[in-house]
Amino acid sequence: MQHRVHAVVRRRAALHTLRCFMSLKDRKRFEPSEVEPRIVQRWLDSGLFHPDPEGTAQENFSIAIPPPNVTGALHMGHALNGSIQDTLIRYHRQRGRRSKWILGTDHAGIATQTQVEKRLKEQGTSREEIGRPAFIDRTWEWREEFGGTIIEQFKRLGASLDYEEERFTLDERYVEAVLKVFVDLYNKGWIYRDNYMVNWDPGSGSAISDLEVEEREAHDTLFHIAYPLTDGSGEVVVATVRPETMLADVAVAVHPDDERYQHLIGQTVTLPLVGRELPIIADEYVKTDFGTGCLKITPGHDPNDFEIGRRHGLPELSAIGEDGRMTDLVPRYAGLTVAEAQEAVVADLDAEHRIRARDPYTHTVPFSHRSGQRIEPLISLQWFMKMDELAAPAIQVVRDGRVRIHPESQSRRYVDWLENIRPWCISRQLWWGHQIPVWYRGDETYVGTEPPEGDGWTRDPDVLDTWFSSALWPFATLGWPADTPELRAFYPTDVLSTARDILFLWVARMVMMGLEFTGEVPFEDVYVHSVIQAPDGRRMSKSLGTGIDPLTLIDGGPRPPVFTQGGTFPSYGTDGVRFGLLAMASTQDVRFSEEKVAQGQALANKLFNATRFVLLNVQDGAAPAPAAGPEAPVEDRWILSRLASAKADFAARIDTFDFSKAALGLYDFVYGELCDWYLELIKGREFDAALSGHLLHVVRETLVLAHPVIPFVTEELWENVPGTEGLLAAYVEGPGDGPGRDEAAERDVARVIATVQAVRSWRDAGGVKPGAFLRARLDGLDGLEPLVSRLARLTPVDDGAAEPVAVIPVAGAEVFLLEGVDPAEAAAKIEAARRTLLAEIQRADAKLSNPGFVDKAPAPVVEAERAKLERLRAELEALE
RNA sequence: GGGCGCGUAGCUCAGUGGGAGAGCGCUCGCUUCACACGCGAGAGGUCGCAGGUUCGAAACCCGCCGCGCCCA
Repeated sequence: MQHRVHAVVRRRAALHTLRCFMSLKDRKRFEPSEVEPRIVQRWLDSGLFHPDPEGTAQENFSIAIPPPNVTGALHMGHALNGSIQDTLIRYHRQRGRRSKWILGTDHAGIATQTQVEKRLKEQGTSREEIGRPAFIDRTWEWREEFGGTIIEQFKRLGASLDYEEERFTLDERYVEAVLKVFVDLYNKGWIYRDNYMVNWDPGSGSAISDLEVEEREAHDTLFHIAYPLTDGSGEVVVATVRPETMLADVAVAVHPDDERYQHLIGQTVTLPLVGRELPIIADEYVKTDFGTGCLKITPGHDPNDFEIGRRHGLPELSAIGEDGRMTDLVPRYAGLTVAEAQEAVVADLDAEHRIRARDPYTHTVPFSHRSGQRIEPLISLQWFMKMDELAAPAIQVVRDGRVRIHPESQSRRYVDWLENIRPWCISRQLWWGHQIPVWYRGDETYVGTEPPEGDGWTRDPDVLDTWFSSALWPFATLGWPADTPELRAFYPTDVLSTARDILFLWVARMVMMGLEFTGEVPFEDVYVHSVIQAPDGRRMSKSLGTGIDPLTLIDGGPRPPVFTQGGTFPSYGTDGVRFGLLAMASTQDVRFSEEKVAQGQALANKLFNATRFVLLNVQDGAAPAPAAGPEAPVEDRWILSRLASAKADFAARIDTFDFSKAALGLYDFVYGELCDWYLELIKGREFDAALSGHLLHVVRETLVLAHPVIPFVTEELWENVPGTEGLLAAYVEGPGDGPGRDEAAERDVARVIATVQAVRSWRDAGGVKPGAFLRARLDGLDGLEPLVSRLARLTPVDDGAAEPVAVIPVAGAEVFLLEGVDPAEAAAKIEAARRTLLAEIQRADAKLSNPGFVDKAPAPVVEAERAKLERLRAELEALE
């Protein structure tokens, strides 16, 4: 396999080189749009992204992508998480680990069904009209039409996903896994059917789980309603924002310690409009300072009342049905919508003079995360999953570090949530999804992965919560429950990268299911990445119009309205966007920064040109070979040392999921060391065989280093660097490649840099033309004079008698400028420098004469301070 | 109501006990033989406010002000 792949790659590469190499010298800029499509194609053709299922999960590296909604489109979150995961995958592939990034999409029950229903409505029909089988067909068609979009977009991102094995949560084998899990948990008694309070979403006509509910602020009227005591001795006043639910009231509750009402406990009131007699009960839940301190109890339509009702054994009545209309509990209101009923109830109460007050009231109420409609809490017959037994081991694996959550702070949220977990409502009144494998016939119930024998059975019409199937993602995608080679090679996976908002919804559930069904944690590291907000600090969202399309950043196009400056994005290219997003990655939310994307684009272009410079100058036939040994030029040893340092830093940052520093560190190396200094330092040298080989080596290593972050430009350049073979994406680093740090070279070149910067500053202050060479005497540079004089544009002279116009003391050396600076100007600058030095000396002196500091500060700190003082004094002396 | 986090240069963010940093923006200079998406030199900050701990605080502790998120 490996052989075949390489052969194919080599053939293509050869063809490609012919086409492109000639033109590289004329390409002053890296043009992503021209380069990216063919590079993606080469990667895909190579088969590199589809590793054979060999070896063990310990040796291999794998990540399961959080499955995007099948009909979704790439948004900023996908692009960020895609960049993160691809960087990890490419990095570990370079380390020689067989790496698989598992690809697939989610059927996304409610979201997809809603879209298809919307289309049906446009066509003048509905799902009810065409029936369930036809609706399912239409939804599959919809998936055929739009399902490929996001996959293609991931390709554009350079994501090295295994496109050859694309999974879907409704694939036949995946469905088998889902049904098996349901049946197994049912047989364990952990899945059960019950009448229970659920979050009813009128928008989707289905129950939804607690996690799919969001609280929003609402402005309502708080009605104070008088309920007369049955014995006629008075009344109690209850406060409610939902007077229509009073029709299902079963009690009035007061706090047991509330002295105002203690005498009433045990008495009854008569429910207005209905005439039912309601007991007055005592419950600690009631807040004495809210409203009148009397609470109407409606177990059928309020979660808290439901709990109170169960505590007190109260009946559960339903005034509102699943259709969002009033039931015939009170026939007068039957069939009205909730809003109509509220109006009617209030009018009727008014007629009876029962309303004592109306106050404006602002509070938070539940809304459906999916449909955006206000949740109607009601009691419904649903399937639930018991979570306690599943949660305990999932807490344990995080506590004992078998699953590590990054950043650490998120572990606590995870544990807290699992410790307080409640039963999970898993049935949904939808058609698109995994239909619950339960059949009924009369009083009989059958649960199984295959339909029951015999006639007269009807299947439960509900489907499972989408997250039920997602919870199996890391192993069901690899063929579980069958014992497949894929499962053996890639499960458990290594990293799960995701945003904070689905830590409970998805991550915790995968851990629970993974432990229960495979006996192993589904991944070892969970990276919880930042959420990128719009530039104005608001959430990025389509409905707010604050979204930014990653592809518009890549290709260029009009800036969305959140950018107040308007105009258009330039084409930043995929490398720029990937770099920018990684640079924005953090442990907390960040605002989108176009500057970071631009920085990435600049880096790609810089690397392109640096490589071009090298290729334009090296000897023909040169092959990469580092200049080794102490006799090699100091700058050559220096760049190898800096390269080793950059590699070590990059590795450490990837290993600790610090993507921002990994990316920015790369930038600093390429700009701040390779280009600003090293390439400038060698410009005066002859490009002989040794230097050519060395340069090719440095370029090659830099491309390897940068590849996981900016894969396109590095792949493009790799192909043009002599001595490279095959794809950079397939390149595996040998163990301990290259030399390590060289302290002496680092020290020497640091002196060169400091000296050059000091001289440049003087030149600039003196108004010297940048191109002009100034005569100067250099002292104490220990053989580094040629490097300094070239970069600082000095002509060294040996004339000890010449009177300098300025003396620049720096880094233990002195530069005597013999011309170029006006003596008055020089005097002023020297005076300024003197003052700065004196101030610093004073500071250090004060510190060292403070007994507290000398006695209590650690010895190395005191020592460093002494050395500093000495250095400063020497510089001052040189100045005078 | 409970919890978590944030406030550092004009903007976006690093910096978690020992001389305030980066990118962008800004100023000045430069067609220096890879790159003007470039190069060089600069300006710019009582590190939200007020106490405390310490020889020493942007960092640690307490309080306040402002902002965000999660849970109930």
